[in-house]
Amino acid sequence: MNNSNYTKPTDSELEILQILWQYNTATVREVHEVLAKTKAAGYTTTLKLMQLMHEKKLVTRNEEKRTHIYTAALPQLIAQKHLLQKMIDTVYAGNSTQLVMQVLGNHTTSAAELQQIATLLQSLNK
Amino acid sequence: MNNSNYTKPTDSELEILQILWQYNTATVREVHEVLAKTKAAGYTTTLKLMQLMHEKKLVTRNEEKRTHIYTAALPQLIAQKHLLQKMIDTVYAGNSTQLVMQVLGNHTTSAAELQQIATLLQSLNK
DNA sequence: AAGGCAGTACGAAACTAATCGTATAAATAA
DNA sequence: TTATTTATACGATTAGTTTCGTACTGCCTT
Repeated sequence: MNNSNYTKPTDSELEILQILWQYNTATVREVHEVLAKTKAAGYTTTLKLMQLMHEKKLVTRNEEKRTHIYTAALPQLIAQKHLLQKMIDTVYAGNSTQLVMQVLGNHTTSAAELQQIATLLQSLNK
Repeated sequence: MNNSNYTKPTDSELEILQILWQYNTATVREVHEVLAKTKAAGYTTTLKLMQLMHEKKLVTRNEEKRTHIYTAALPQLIAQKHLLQKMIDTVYAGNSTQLVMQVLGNHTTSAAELQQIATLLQSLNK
């Protein structure tokens, strides 16, 4: 796509990134608490994952204090673009319109959001 | 989501499924030829992958003739639904509208397709 | 019929991902 | 100050994925 060095996150890594994107910064403990709400996993498992993500440069961390503070190094937008493209290529055979139709059909969308999309559509059609 | 037993295909498996969805049925040789156009891989590697997919019931095969004929057992629509949902959950934090806007913004869409989407939008807004 | 080609089956190796136990050290509480 | 709690680091294990070599068998060609 371009020259950005993108390493595809695993599913577990995405779960962690998701939390970091939401919280902006978080400690291992904080990430783990959030994860623990939906899945069973030991604390050291989360720790190890985040350490590996640090090696892979998927996250950065501030090590000044004893408790490290983590931040996502991979911007959410970049991850979205890559994963979306891959999805369109491999499960929609390149047909992005079909994807759009399916999302709109399967999810309830508020009137305001529909309006937002309609406006975008309008501008594209010029 | 429901009672359908869905086993998430790996990336390699998706590449193969993609071909089977397109061709409807194909032999290992045929799948391999297509794959070989974009990536280097030995014939027995493709064979083994398809054998494993058969064990996992991701594909079915007709064994009457010596050369087996494969068919995708996982319907494209089911794969799309699962993967799309996962994507919305983990990289769009549940915000499917954002995904739609991004797809429309990043891909060129024909006037006819835009019209199709606009019509769907109209019907949803009632 | 013999030789070679094309197919499947299978085992093993090389990698990668995920999980967790244990060691160790810093911070805090008693 | 001693004991407890809370961190990180790291090694080992397990499970899953991908890759490919080799063996075997059926089928064509000469």
